[in-house]
Amino acid sequence: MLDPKRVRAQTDEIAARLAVKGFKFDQSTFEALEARRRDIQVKTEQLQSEQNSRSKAIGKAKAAGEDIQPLLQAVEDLKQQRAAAEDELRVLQAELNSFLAGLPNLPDVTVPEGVKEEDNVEVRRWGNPAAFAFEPRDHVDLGEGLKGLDFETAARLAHSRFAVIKGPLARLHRALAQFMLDLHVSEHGYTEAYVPYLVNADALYGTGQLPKFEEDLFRMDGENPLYLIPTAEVPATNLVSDTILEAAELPLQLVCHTPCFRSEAGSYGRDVRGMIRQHQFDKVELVHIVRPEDSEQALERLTGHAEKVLQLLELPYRVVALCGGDMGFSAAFTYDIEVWLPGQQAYREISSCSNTRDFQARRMQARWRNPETGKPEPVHTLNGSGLAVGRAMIAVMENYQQADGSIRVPEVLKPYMGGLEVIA
RNA sequence: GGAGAGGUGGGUGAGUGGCUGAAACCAGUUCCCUGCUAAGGAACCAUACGCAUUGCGCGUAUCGAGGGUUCGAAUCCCUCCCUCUCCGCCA
Repeated sequence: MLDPKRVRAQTDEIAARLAVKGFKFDQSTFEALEARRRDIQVKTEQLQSEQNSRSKAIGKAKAAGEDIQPLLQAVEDLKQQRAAAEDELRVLQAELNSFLAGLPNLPDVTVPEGVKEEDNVEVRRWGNPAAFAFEPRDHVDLGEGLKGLDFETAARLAHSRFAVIKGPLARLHRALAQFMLDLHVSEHGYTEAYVPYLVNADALYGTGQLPKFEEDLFRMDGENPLYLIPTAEVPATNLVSDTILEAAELPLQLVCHTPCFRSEAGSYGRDVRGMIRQHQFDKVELVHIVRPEDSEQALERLTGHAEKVLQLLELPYRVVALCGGDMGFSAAFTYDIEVWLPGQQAYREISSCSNTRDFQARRMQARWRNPETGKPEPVHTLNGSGLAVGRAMIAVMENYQQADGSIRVPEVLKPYMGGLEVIA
């Protein structure tokens, strides 16, 4: 949520900034709504005030033993006016609220302009794609050859876009998650958290998935429905919702390993082969809760933590700054980390690290007490994958493959694989 | 699943229809006194929103959530959510 006061005071600037994200801010609708809201609110509060004082007068008169009948009659009409004004105000505020809740976060001034993936700006590269003496296979061929990846069975059990992983590959998958968790906890100072995989609508509103992106989620039936988390960002960030943190408690660095569930509505036909894009995948998620002045630097650190995983796995990658049109709803600035996939001869997203500034904090009422003002103010929240486990496994398979279809185990994963050197 | 108890400000905890946005205590902040690994005294100390704005300010809402009764609700009624205790079941 953008600061409503700011939207009001700097409407032109807000509209211009949102345009960078390809969002058309309906200025005239907003201004009309806002003008009406102001009128009705003032009117309503006057009526409330009037009735409050009359009610107090009635109380006093009654205590003094006076006849209150005339006073009761005089307030009758006022009561109805007040109720009508309150109803009108409630409707207007709901409208205004949903208007504001539908506005994406402002992109930072440094966000590259552009509308699609090709407009993203490469920031740096690490490592060199290996030259293979043979035609490198993709993870599907490799996995099926090793009898470790099975998409047909998964489709029989569930649906398309699911996978069954078996044997040493399943262990590799687990090893990757464990390795990432250990790295972030032991070397990067994160607090590990185990969190619910089902969350309510409030939590999803807080991080920005609702109300606009419900079709991307799996919802459980019920009067107060729960949703499967699309990312641990949702429960992990909401750990501080409706909370006022002391300055000394910040920064918080949280790491969660969870499955993630996405309906992938609207991505029919994209990445249908293999386990690049699944309805269910595991991810190790990094979340920072920081003081506002620290968030810019925190994004660099968080991104570095995710990169460290790839460096230790010796997987070539590049970091890109997302252009306005490619950025998410809640983000003010996003780095994507793309790992090299020999099977596709392309860099593919394996992590997305965003600074949402106070956008999520405002929605979820996550605040800290600023010692300088003594007042509760929104914290800044950041999140990033560190990393997507399924895609990391794909990257290991494809980059560590050998001519015979076997896969070498990366050095850092050997302890997690019981010393296994090669998956064959 | 069955039975019961309860949800009030950072914490403990009063408050069953009328200056109660809320006593008291603890924690916290500032000041005074005192001079010594301490104690005592005073003041301040919820959040959001609106209007006004040089400054002091004024108003509205909020006592788990939502409805209802009433001139007036933390207080009465209804629904829901959550927590705790006992029993059952269960990993």
